[in-house]
Amino acid sequence: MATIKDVARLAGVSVATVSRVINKTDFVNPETAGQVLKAIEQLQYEPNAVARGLAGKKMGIIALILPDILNPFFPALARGVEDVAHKKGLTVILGNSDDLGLKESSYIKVLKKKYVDGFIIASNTIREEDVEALRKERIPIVLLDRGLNTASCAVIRSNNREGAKIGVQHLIEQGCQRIAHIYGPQEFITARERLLGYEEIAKGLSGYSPSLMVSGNFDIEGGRKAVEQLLTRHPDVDGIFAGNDLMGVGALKALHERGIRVPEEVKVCGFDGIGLTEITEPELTTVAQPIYEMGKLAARILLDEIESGIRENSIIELDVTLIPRKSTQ
Amino acid sequence: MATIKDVARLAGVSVATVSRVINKTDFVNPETAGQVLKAIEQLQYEPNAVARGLAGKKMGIIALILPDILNPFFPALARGVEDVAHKKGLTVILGNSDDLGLKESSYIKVLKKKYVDGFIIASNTIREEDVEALRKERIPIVLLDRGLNTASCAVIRSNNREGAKIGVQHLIEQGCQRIAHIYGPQEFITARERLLGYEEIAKGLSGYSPSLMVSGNFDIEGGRKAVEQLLTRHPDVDGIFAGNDLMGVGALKALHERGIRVPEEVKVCGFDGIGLTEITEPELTTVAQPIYEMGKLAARILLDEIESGIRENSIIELDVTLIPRKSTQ
DNA sequence: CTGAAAGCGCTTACAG
DNA sequence: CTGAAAGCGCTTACAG
Repeated sequence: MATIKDVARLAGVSVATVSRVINKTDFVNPETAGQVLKAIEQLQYEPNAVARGLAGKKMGIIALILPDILNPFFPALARGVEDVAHKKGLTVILGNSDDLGLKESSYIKVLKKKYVDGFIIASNTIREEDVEALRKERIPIVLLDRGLNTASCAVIRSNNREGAKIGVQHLIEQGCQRIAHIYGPQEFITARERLLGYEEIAKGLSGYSPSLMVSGNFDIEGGRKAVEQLLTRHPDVDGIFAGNDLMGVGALKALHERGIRVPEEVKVCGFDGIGLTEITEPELTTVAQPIYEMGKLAARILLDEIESGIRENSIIELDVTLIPRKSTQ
Repeated sequence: MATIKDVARLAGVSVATVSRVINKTDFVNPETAGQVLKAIEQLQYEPNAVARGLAGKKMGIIALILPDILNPFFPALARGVEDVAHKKGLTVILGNSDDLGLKESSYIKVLKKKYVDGFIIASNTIREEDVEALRKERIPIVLLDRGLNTASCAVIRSNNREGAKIGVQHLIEQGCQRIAHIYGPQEFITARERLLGYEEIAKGLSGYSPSLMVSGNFDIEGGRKAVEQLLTRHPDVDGIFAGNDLMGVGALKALHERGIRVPEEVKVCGFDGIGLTEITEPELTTVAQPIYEMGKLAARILLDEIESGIRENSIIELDVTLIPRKSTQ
């Protein structure tokens, strides 16, 4: 492969000049520039990204750390990030943290050494200290779903509480009176917010009882178990608002197994809007987050910060959308 | 951040010596080594991966290029790759090619400039020329699903033809006589092989007809449309072998819409073994590939080649497993 | 067993 | 408008 030296030699200029025309970082006499361009063309020269990275401390890489790409919520997010990164000529490194603070920290450490341009972290367990450290080193970072009190970096999330209210409200409109909620792990801010939204609306219902709230661990199996538990406590439940789609799917399964018809006897609404909701029988009504868009937005904000060097501290809360389907009507 | 110079100074040795103890690349007097280690500890020194990359032409990065992480087949593959890479201290860059040869080539070009250690390419459209070029530059590469005649690099794939035979055989054992096949795009070797496997078995059936084979484009919508087409041609079909799970799901949907009961009237079997198959109603019987394992294996072989420098040309064909579920029994 | 020095391929003040 | 040179932070022959 040709190097910048080869180009310089062929064009009869210094490497500095070649660098200037490549990066458009300084004015170069148009004629000289022409020579250089011709030499580049002729040698099929492509700048070496690693040498560039070493000199400039940026490798043109975005680090995307998320809990688990196997969780069907994340592929769309990753795709969103990758699409905008790719358009800008950047590349993305993917790390699965399994929501383990330790693993996250270890990724951050490794990736800083690789001079990634910035981090996008979709995590419920990211440590404040890690974020602070990144900030201090002026490495751009945007967080997904996190960053409550600490507005020390850009945060993107959906309006989870509002979404929960919309979901519960929808169940009420469909005629439900005894509406249960399957909630996710309460150490996750998203799960907490959705539970709060549920409570806010459900509390006003005549059939309300705190024991209508059951924990479900954000996965299919958890949703299934939650429903079993729920049915022994409240056989008369007629609506279930699941804290995410996976638990909604689990709920559907449990109800089906017991021969309880959805939506006739019990209506079910999920949260997230992942693809799975379209293949259950009946299809699952859900409060959809704009997942792909969130990924794109995160990448855009990060790229802005990388380019401008201007710190971004805003918290952006995206709107969710109710997608009514067979499971509630 | 401390550099190798700082360590050298503090330990009272040259940078070469520090480099030697870090990389265990040469014998170093144990006492000297001790000093160095102490200095490293004291300064919390971590070698700069980019400088290392520039000097050694390897960034400790695996490039994983796949069609689309949104396709539920690929997250497990990616996770497998990432898990073994992470264990070895490597990091993985993810690229979505959308099965576009052009996009693949562009990724390869960009990533070569970033000195990735090797490529894992899960693609149906990868160009021979790209593979050859990589081989010539001695950049390790392992392919998934591809590499028929050209055994010029390691290839990992499932035994697709055998799998198809197993699936069809299963349908026969469950009492099906008129078994249809929904096939994927025939430019994909996997789709071709599965079709061949189907034919091999189905041809022997008394109710066999070539018009029982319908094209389905490897997605849900394609599967659905294929079934509609199929039912007008062959209302008496009693078994459907779908070329992948997504089309199997589509088939289930189409049958459900028409009020045709599965498995009573028609039995359906998919291929791949993705998670979706467990949430349909009824759950979908499928011929499962060991997807996660394929990812791990691909990464292991690639890492071996990276470490040893020894070219790997073997074609590894993994066994598939029938997972019988409600949709066929 | 260890050091001095060149090299990896760029970028970027500093001069002119 | 352009060049010489230092610097980014390592690795690796080459000597000794």
